Amino acid sequence: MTEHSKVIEEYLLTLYKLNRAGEPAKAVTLAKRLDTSPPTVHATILRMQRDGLVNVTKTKELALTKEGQSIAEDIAYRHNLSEYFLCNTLGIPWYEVHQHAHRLEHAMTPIVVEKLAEFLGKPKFCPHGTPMPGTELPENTITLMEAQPGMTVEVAMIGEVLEDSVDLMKILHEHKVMPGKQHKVIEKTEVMRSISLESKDGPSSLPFHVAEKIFVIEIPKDKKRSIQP
Amino acid sequence: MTEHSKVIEEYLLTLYKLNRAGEPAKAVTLAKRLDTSPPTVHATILRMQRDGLVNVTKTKELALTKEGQSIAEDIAYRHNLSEYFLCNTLGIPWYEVHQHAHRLEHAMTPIVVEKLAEFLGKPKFCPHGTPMPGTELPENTITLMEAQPGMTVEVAMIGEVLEDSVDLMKILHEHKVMPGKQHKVIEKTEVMRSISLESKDGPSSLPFHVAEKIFVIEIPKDKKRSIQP
DNA sequence: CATTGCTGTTAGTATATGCTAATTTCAAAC
DNA sequence: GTTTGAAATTAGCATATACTAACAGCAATG
Repeated sequence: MTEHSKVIEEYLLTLYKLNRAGEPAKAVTLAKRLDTSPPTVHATILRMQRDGLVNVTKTKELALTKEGQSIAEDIAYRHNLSEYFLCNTLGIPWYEVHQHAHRLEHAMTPIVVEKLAEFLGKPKFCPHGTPMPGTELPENTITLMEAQPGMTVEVAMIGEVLEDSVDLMKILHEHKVMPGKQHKVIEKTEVMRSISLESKDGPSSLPFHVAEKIFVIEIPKDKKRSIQP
Repeated sequence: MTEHSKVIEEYLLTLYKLNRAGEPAKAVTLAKRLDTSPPTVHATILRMQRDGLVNVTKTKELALTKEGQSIAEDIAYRHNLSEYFLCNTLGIPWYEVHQHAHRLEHAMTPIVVEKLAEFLGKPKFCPHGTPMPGTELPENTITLMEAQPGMTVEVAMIGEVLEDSVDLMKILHEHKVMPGKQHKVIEKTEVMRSISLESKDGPSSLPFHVAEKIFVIEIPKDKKRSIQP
């Protein structure tokens, strides 16, 4: 497992996240996510193929090799661990940690990762609720889009795509749409293309494209607010 | 103060350390310290001049500009802070932290630096005794080379040049030649080109070229072992 | 079936970082 | 003062990472 550049690590991580999110991993998607031009992505993918990190299928889908996958998981772990540290140890707000972790994730040696994990008590989720590689969300997790009006749900995870926009994250924070918090689904209006929520901290309204990226767990009526009062 | 690459940051930090150590900052020295070829160093220095980070004097000395100096101090601070964290929070041995900090120092955003410094209690020295920018060693600090036989000294700082060799650092650790520890200077033999020490943990012998890079403070007889028993 | 449009690819460049080999410069030593 | 050797520089090259402009391929759509 050779050393790879920051750029390559970014590509690997992005492919890994696309896989997780069940989105097709194509070159264009990478270009959009990484904000680079298609020719650059093309050239980089060629190098990654050469180095045995990805395979390109006949349908132009990008598939991580065993090694690519393994490295990507490692990076994801370093990222999530950094976020946990920044949030829980240093007290940086959960909606801001992503950008800082983005830098640190490429600079942690294996020993640092190991010692940091021990220090933090081997956390299983990052502050956005993303499970560390090897851990999964509960079986009954659904997206907020799938939640029906009347349901009370607990936020489990803020999709990683949303983390890129600090502004959006801050709004979610202000409305307490964050892991562990409970909200009641009021209505889904097709016209507004948004979902209204109500929590003890007040009402919120989330556009569909955001609700699609927020993962929640339904809370049975009798257990409402028992965990996160 | 624009963003600079890891490479440029390395050059700046090395120049900063050479200044501190009072060594002449020439291109060759950089080449040796950074283990790169002279032409590469040359090209890089041209870019640094272009970007207003260094000036080259008539005698080919490299002098940091205001901005270069300021960035270098910032990197040194991030480096030392990282080392302190790795050692005191994560428990990585003091003689190993340098290499890990070397990676982290380029990946810390200003907010992370600030929060980490707060968390650590704004330390003034790294685990090797190097003062953070803005702090100085005590006036009466001398090198171990300058210490006379019969003197009892307390180690204040292990020169940064020595940090590059983990093997050497480990030996220093085994002989308790580390910040805060006291040693009695037994003899300086010109033939062996080494200095013999004696501490409560046993005897040690350090070659002159190492002793030159170890900074100590003389402990008056009546105060011996009072601080670090 | 032809057109439209997205996706992928090629061509041509640019910059930062690295190298070796060869040459120049300059001060110190003979 | 000429020689010598270290230091600096130039020439020539390679790779990773970026870009724009242009073109090719192919599927969906009219």
